[in-house]
Amino acid sequence: MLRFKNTLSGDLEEFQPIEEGKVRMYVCGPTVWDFAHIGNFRTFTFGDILRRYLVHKGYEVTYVMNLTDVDDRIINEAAKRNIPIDELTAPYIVAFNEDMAALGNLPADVQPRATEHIAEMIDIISKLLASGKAYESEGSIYFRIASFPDYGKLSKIHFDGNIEGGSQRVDNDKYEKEDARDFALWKLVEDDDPTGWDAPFGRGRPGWHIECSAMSMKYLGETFDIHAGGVDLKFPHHENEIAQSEGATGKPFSRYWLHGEFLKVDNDTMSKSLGNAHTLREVMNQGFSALAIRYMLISSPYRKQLNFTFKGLTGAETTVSRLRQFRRLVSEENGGAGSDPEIADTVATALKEFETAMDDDLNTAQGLAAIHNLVSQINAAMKNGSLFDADRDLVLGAIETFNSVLGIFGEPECPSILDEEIEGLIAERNEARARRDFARSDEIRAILADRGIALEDTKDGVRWKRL
RNA sequence: GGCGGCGUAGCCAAGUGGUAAGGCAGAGCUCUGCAAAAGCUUUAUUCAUCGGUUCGAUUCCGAUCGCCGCCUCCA
Repeated sequence: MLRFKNTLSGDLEEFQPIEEGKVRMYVCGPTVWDFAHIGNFRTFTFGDILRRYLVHKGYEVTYVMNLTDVDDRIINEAAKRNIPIDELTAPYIVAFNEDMAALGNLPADVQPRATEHIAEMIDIISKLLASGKAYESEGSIYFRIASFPDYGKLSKIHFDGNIEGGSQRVDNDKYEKEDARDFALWKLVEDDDPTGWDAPFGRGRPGWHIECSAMSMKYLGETFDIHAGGVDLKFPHHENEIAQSEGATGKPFSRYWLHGEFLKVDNDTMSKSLGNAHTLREVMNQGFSALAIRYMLISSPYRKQLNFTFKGLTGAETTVSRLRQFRRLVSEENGGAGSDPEIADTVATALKEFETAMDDDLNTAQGLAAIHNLVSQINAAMKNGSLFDADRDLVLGAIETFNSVLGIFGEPECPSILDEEIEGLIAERNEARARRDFARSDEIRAILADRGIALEDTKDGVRWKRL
């Protein structure tokens, strides 16, 4: 029984899709301007794992992740360079998708872009205007929060009519609003401004929040199952999405809201000014594998802040390679016919523990512990003798299950065939060892190491692996 | 100022009203020509501090200290 901590209710709730067997989910994607940093990817990776787990549970999932490309910075920069927005954002979209693929995140079913959904945004704004839930002021259009009594239900921010009571709350808006809480749906630009879009209510640019309402409802329906994103989006972005969407349709927007926590770096704030907001690319350029980064990002549940350290990442690298080695060792087992009920039991227990952990609001930390326990027990079993074929297949099946959800074993290694020269060197080394010529033996091992082939002498002969 | 979260071994990190998962690093051992790999064993009488509730708290309550986030563009 899958349960989520639903931000909306604040409770751990059993997941019930609107439509039997189907899940429609939306994850707030990146602003395609500059490279996303590693903290961004934690949210996206958990979005991917949520989707994979739902598929594992047998749901048919529609997964939408938007690309924000109408941000003011983007529009202004494109105008400054006098190039179309698409030309400015294209390299970043490519980079983002490359990063996601490198991390093992499966592509979204739909990856809509804000610039391609201006008409849908205009449509929602028109509805809100027609029903009096939005109003025009000095040419711009604002959402009338007074028309939406539930405002604040997601972020639990309660406005008591004194929004400016806080020391930091400053109304920077240069336009006239009826209420400080009201937010822009459409921002007026001059009639001849090339950076705007024409709308029945005047030429302008969409407000920040309207794009997600337009795109999510277009692809998933007016009410859908899951809406996820980083915690920073909870307020005001998601709060405003709810207000404008439910205001326009009169129907509930998303059933479940999941918010991914941020990263800390060395227990400090991650920020550009501190220089520790590493992009995925930077970290990978330091020689860390995407798989290890993925492992590290999910080593703590999504709802908890994770302290990112390079020391920890180095450890993740070791862990991930041990997992890969484990899969390889198991797949090479050849125990023949028969079965050991204890192995079957061990595997069943691990699968059950994994499922229980993931059912508990995607507790990946505990899910990983279940995997490690299986690894230890099967390693011990292999040490004491080989696995029967049937048992080996059970273990491989479990690995496949874990990997289909978490993706931390990576792609299976190709059963690559060594070229003859390498085979020859290994044979020569075996001969050298047989006559106890260890100088030559070590020399050959060094030669192969240079070529990225590591040799391991085992009781059953020489085993090699690529470094 | 308002709201929320966190503080668990050298590091990362789960978790629970009944006596601390898992990973990394470290140590010893097995194996080995040496390595590597793998395995076994080992590493928190203790969960920020101080009070309270309780038969019993790391787990609940209160206070204190420290850290992080949101309230403003931001995943």
